[in-house]
Formats: sequence, C-alpha cells, structure tokens
Amino acid sequence: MTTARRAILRALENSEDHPDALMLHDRAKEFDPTIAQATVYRTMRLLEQEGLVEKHDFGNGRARYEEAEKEQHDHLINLSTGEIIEFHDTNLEALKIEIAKRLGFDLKDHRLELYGVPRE
Amino acid sequence: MTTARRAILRALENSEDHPDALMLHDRAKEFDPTIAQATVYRTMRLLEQEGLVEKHDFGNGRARYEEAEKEQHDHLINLSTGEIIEFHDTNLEALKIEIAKRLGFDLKDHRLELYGVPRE
DNA sequence: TCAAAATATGCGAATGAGTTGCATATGCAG
DNA sequence: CTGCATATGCAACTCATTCGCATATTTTGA
Repeated sequence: MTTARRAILRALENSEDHPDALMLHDRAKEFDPTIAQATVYRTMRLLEQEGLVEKHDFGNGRARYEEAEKEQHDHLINLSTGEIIEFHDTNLEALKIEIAKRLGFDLKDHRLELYGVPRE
Repeated sequence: MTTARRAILRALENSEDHPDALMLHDRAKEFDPTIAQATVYRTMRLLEQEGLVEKHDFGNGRARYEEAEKEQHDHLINLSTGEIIEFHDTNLEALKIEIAKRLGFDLKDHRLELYGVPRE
C-alpha cells in the first residue's frame, strides 16, 4: 500500500460519479501531487482484476470506473445531458439468467446500458 | 458507388459472423486487392451513420460490425470460445422500455450483452 | 532496526485502433 | 468526353492505454 494507491483509493471514494482515468488522476493529485497517469492506469487495472472496481465503456472513448461493492445495478445514460443513472430491477436480473440458461449457458457477466431522453 | 465500397459491401454480405475492420479489410481485398484500411474505416463509419450497419464493442479493443436489417436482437458471448450468439426475447424488450419509462425516459437505444460459459 | 529483496513509481517512449491531410484517381453529370 | 465532385491510398497523426527501465518506496525477516 503506497502513497499513490492511497491517493487513488481516496479519489475513488470521494467520487459519486463514474470517473475516467483522467478525472481520477486529477482528483488523486490532491492527495499525492506527484502521481503519474501511468500509475492511475496501472492501479485501476489492478483494482479491476481484483474485482474491487468495475470498468465501463459508455461510448466516448475513455473507460469509466466505479467501486464494485454496491449491489448489482445497471445504467441508464441520459442522452441529453450525459448524466448516468443507476437502477436495479429484479425481474431483469432473473430474465437475464433465464435467457442464458435457455441458450445453454451459465451467465458469468453481462452488460446492460439503456440510452434515453427525458420524457417531456 | 465505387469499387472499394462494392468490395466492402460484398465482404459484409458474405459474413455470417461479426467481423471487425481488419477482417473486413482482408475479406474486401478478395474483391478489390488494392483497398486500403483507411477506406474500410471510412466506409464503415459512413454505413453506421446511415444506419445500414451496427457497430458493437464486445470488449477486446476492436469494434465489430453487422448489417442492421435483421430484426432486433441482443448478443450472448461464449466466454470459452468467443463465439457470439444472437437472441431475441420479447419480455426483455418490453422490460427495457418499461424500466426507462419508470425512470422518466424514452428509450432511444440500448446495449445488452450476456457473457456466459456452456453449462456442463 | 536495518539491509536486502520485492514491488511500485515516474518518465518518456511505444502501441494499436481509428482518423486525417493531401495529392491522385475515380465516378458521374452534362 | 470533359470537368467537377467525391473517394482513395498512403503516410502521418490522435488519443487512450501500456510498457521499459532506472529510481524510489515498501516489505520482509534476521
């Protein structure tokens, strides 16, 4: 556990949004001003492999991260604002598992993103 | 309509899988041996913007494409083999729309991929 | 507590998918 | 056929992410 890693973890804890590596680098600099981007990338890869962090691709080139502790949820992206809304639906979870089973698979992972615009 | 574009369209028609730009480039070379990668990228971007092609990211860095005419479906990726299986589930479609609505949004697009291993 | 071994860091260079500038080639309208 | 608009090939460029390597920081264990 190094200064750099502590800085990244703190930056992550303080983030309510879904930051990308650049944002995390900026935020981590507050706790360790000399931290390098490469370290952020390396640490995020590590955290992802350890299952402590989830990596998402919301479609604009940069990977975005969130802590993995929370209960299972998916994302809805507001196309008007870019805002990301988390949601959970039990029926949906069950249905995903059931569909995989029907096709002859055990579901190991999944990815669901809804893209929508606010209803006027 | 140029030689290069015809070559790419034929390569696409002949593809039952979900090829990436490199694969399409290789396959298109059969019809136009001098075609450049840049042309494949440019053409795929065009086709995607026109809505004739769908672009997917199944998670290994290269975008993958399929013709867009078919009816709506999602993908299950076999983690053991990389094989991609298409499926359609009406309940799932309805549920996605309903969830978006519940959150106050009109669903414009979505992305669902299931990752699984064959049940032994 | 301290030195050696192990691991992580910062830096800049490298990678790899996708894009772009530009001079040339091709397609199409008249 | 000619002229002009558009597309192509090539090589150079982006941009996110990764890597090599020399140095710095942590950890181990005597």
